[in-house]
Amino acid sequence: MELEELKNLFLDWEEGFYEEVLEAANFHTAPAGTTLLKPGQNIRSAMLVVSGTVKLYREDPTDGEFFMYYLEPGEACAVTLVCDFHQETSQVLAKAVTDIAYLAIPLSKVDEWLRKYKSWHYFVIRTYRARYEELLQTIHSIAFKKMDERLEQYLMRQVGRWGTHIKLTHQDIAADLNTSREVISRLLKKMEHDGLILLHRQSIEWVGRK
Amino acid sequence: MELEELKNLFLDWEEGFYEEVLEAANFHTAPAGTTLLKPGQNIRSAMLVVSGTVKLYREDPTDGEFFMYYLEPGEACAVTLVCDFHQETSQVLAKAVTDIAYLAIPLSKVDEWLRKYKSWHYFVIRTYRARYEELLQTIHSIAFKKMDERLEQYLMRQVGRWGTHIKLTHQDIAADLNTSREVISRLLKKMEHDGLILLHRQSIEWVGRK
DNA sequence: CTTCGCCGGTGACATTTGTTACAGATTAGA
DNA sequence: TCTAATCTGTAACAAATGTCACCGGCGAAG
Repeated sequence: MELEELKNLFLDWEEGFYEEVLEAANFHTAPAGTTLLKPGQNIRSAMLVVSGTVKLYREDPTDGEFFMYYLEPGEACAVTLVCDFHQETSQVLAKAVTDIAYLAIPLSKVDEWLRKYKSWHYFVIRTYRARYEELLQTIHSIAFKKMDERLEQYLMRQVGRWGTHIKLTHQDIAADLNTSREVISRLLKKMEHDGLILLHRQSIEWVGRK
Repeated sequence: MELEELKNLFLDWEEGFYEEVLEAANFHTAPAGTTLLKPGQNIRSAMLVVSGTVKLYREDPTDGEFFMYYLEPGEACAVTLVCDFHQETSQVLAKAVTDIAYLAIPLSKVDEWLRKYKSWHYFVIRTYRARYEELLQTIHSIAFKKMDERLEQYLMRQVGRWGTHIKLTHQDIAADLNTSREVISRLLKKMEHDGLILLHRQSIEWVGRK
């Protein structure tokens, strides 16, 4: 991985720190669909996303999985950043949505840098803060909103991320929102009637208010 | 506040750090029921609970409040710990359940100590980690579980915290779980039939499996 | 081309949860 | 003591969501 690339991705780190990161980190790539982190797995390194998109789920052995949020280039997985303290494992599932590239940082370095580099410290805290807020947001939706509103939010999130052409099957969406395909089909149909979207095979087109 | 008291509450901090904390922090007390943190409020100091219990809610202007978790003595509010970075406000409501005492740490100190004291640093990270996990747990319940299971979990949490005599009205519980009183009454009645609890006025007694 | 599997649409129905209405019991306070 | 407020129980009903059954369309693999 190139030094310049890293600098563009992670802004305002100290001089010299970038080099040290490249030195210590392992650069990895993985094809779309790869499972990057399994529930119960021991975490040995922190993950910084370089390119592509990663999807984070909460997993339940009996009830399937629940979509939490995406990780984009320049972001880090909060879960992997702090599992070192007590060698904890986490009930989280991470999957590559697209082909991805990432840096794996040994946990010893994560720790070392915390005290050595102020910018790294802030990066870690900011990561936690951001994920925390996203979880709060998620709780908010599930606790207060009905499925139709949640679906609309979900679609708008997709639009903001990938554009107005959403390439997802009803099945995919149902899995993310932890409901059944029929429910999603029903609600999508209603949204189509309301002129918010157009339904195509394997994809949905957003045409309503942006 | 006494030095010894502080040392018992927050273990393994550096020598001298305790004194500095006492120096910088403002000691406050508040009676049960006090609102400690309102949504949208600007946060000027971090809160360390010294005695009593604080309850954290997610608030929605239209749909009421949703119970997230408790803060106990020796714990800190993650929300207040990092609001400094961008002077953010948070959609969180904190209320004193019992009479409480707490230390308010100016945000400038929170920041300064992060680099100065390793133990403080870990304390902050651990706090975030813990709250993050609790939110995950909460999401899990709401997303996967039905109300009866959630209620049972909720009651068991209360039992673990306050003992088998739960002094809450159905109304209180309904508010925490963001549902209606009638639903809770119904489900509690069923749990009574199943021999899990005994219903009294203003309180519930846990008698089932611990 | 044909078959098979996934995708989407839809109706019927069960279950869960929310809402409304009301009644009796208990308690606090005037 | 009397009154008003709060707490609990319950029935009846409405709305949201989950489940089952089945259909036709499409595309990939043979």
